[in-house]
Amino acid sequence: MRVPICEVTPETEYAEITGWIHEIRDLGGLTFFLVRDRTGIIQVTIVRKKAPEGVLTTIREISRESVVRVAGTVKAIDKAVGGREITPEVFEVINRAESPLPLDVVEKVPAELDTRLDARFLDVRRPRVNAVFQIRSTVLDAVHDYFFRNGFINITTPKIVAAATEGGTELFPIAYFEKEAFLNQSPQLYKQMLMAGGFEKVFEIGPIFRAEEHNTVRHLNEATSIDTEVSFADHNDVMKILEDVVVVAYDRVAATCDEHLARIGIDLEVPKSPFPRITYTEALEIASRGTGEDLAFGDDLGTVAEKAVGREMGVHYFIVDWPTEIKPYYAMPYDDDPTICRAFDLMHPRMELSSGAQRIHRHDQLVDQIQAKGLGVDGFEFYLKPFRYGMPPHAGWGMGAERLIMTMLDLANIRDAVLFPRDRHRLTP
RNA sequence: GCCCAGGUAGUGUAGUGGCCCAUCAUGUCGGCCUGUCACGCCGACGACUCGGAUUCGAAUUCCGACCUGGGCGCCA
Repeated sequence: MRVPICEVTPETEYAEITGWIHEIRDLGGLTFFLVRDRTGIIQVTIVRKKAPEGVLTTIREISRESVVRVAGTVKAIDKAVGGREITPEVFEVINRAESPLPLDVVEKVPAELDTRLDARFLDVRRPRVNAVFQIRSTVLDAVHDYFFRNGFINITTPKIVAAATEGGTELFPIAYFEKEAFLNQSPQLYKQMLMAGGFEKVFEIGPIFRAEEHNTVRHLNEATSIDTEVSFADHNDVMKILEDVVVVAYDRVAATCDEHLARIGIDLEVPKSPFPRITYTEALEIASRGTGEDLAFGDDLGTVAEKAVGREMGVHYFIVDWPTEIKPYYAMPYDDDPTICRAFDLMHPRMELSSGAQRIHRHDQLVDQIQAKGLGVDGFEFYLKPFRYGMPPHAGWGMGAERLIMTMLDLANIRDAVLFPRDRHRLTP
């Protein structure tokens, strides 16, 4: 019976393990193999003079990263990793790995991101890389858990859509039988339709597609969005949910991922809620001071400005009260000052993580806003219809899961936070 | 989309006109080695993205192509 390597302790008498050959150290009469599985690494020691003939035959043909099965007695040895080692009675090569390897799993020699992504299956064998995806899994689990505990319905909405409804970013066109279709950039409109559907609290964690030709360390053409929408809520209500979600994710990782964090070398600090809130106008002032640029109301906060504000804030923070003209048509303007709206961005000092808003729920006002943005109402009928038959007030947001993980783990490149990134140039693997 | 930088053994690098039939590390293969843990030591193997041009001479300069990284815009 195979046991996970982490369950083999110095007290274990006999164990059978399977895994990959991590390292080989051949001292002549004595050979050490490090065998790695999902759970850890163990040393397998062979004394040439004492080992069974079958074992000696096997080890001659072994290569790094081959898949092996080892069974034998376990001894407590201070000098070995984890304080124990196996002396094999059985040593079987289940599947031999070719050599040379496309990259060094032991990380003696670094590999460039491009090389790593080309051989991602090998790259994720590296304990450090593996830890990132263990943590990613934990983050998404914690987020799911939060939503379920708070009465949200888990929805999935179409990724193939008929028209470019949201404006703004470019969409990927695809062939859909005899029709033209697109990959959806956001579940936004569908979340809103489900507010008209009476679901009240929904969330979706799924892919979004953006056909922008950007080439940066913080953009992907296929990303994972954590999305939510809540009826009878305003922007303040959903900002509270958003900061709770971020804190819950950090909390869970801090509580359950010690080992993975240690492998990455991160001393995780859980952000404290409530996060500070500054208005767009205040952000402009801080940015102007920090960069020397003269920013005016209505200007977008560029990367340089965003970083300057991030440096000043030093923690997660919200930017609220955005100019209506630079936010999407569905953001609700304030009644007393329609030049600003109930939209917000959640910022990490390094970059934007999320944006959201209270939405316009009145049909005629929405049509006005769509037209004010210079968009045609034509393709919007399927979206506008629900607003005529009892649409409740509602608010929501979408957060980039990769950005959350990237900033949490201080990863240099967002591609490190996805298994198989899709960017301007990469379509395989 | 605009701008900048870069492509050298399987991997990561040095080399900016002759000192380079190319450096170092890791790897692979062979040899020695009974407690390694980046094992050590000896030996070998393995590379200048492609095409054109300049030059007595090009990894090195120029042009084009292809590929890659990054910045900006925009965004999550």
